[in-house]
Amino acid sequence: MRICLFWHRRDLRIHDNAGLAAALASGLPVLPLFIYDADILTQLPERADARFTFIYDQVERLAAETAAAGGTFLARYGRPSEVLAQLAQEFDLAAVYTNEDYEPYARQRDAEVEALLRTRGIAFYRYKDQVIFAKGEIMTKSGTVPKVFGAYHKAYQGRLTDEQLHPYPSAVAITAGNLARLPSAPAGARPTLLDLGFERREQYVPTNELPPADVVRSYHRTRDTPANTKGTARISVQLRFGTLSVREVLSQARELNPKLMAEIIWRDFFMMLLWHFPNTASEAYDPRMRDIPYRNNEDEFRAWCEGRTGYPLVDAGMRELNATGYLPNRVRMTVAGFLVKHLFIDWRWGERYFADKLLDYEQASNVGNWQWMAGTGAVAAPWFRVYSPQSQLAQVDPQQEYVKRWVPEVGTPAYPAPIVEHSLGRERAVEAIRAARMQS
DNA sequence: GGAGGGTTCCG
DNA sequence: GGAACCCTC
Repeated sequence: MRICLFWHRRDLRIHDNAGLAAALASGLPVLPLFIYDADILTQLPERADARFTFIYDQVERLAAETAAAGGTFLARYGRPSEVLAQLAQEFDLAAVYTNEDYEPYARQRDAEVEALLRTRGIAFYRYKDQVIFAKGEIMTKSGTVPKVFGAYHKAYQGRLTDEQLHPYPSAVAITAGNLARLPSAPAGARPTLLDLGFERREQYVPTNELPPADVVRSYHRTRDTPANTKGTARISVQLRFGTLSVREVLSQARELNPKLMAEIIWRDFFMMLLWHFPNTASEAYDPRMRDIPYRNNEDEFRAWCEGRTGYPLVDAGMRELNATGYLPNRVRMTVAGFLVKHLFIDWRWGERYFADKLLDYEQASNVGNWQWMAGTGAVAAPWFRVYSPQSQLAQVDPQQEYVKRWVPEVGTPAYPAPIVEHSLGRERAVEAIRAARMQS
């Protein structure tokens, strides 16, 4: 039987899924697929990995929904191009459908897959799904890549239509009529978490529903009060893995809160920048900032990682991150600014640490925001601007409710003295960056 | 080519 | 107000 594959990657949902809707409308029976990517999984340091547990659970949920509709969901382990080569032997494949991904690794992976499928005469169709505007769709009036958010944001709003936010045809629901059904074993068998070499670890389990309206309305207030754990939107993990679609999230934000809407537009903006400048995943966008003589002191880096800097808001944030895989907006800025300015450590060290720890880690947004904070990016805070961890604390946690939750020994002799004095750290970084910029 | 402006600031 | 530069039009 001639069939097509739909390959889920960071779109772990059935509803409002551009590529899946196209596959279902193709007229061929659709076999949905997830590949546990060996290239990625072998790099994970821990067997008990909360992010992987989340992904695994979502894949199993998709499999259950597919089975309930009368079809089979395929899950395989391996290098994607090798898994697809194998599937091309097992099945009579007309096409592989998927949604486009803009990260450097994903682009290379997909180019490899495309080349492989071409040699076998199998079509490879990629759809825009994880953003509203991709790649070169929004440019400046002179045709250059936008590097100022305000201008991008304005053009984006001007281009946004209701149609773009409509879900992909829910009329093409999955049914036994458009799905492929396999005998349950061996082809249809899925690896378990243990088969894949992992143990369960649940840190934070998000719902797959949009947040309540009142929560969205107060987004811009709750994001500045890290002590609040209830009543925050918490949609970052869902956007990262596509258990919610960006269209439904943006539709809701457009109606209820322009500040949240702007954050979703930042996400498109950073994915657009990473697509145009893939090198910025691993080096400063600004060439003058590539040879900054960072201090890169490993003991201080470890103190930052473990929340032992002597700055309560920094330490509370890092301890929350280590314990839960989450960090509130405002505290992300504080810990990041402290690493790149006060400790004067290469932003890539911090970016790497966030990649290991954040459940909602998303490369484009993280690289973009770290470079913004370090003053190295296409879009960057003024390089001489240094956030003060004390005044941030006074602004966002004046009663020290958040700080005491994560750093109970704060204010006692057990709590360490500041690892670096604020004005010393500030001047040290500003002077070093100034010197480096003057030379080039 | 000049003017205006720039995610969330600090002291 | 400072310190200060590049993007955009």
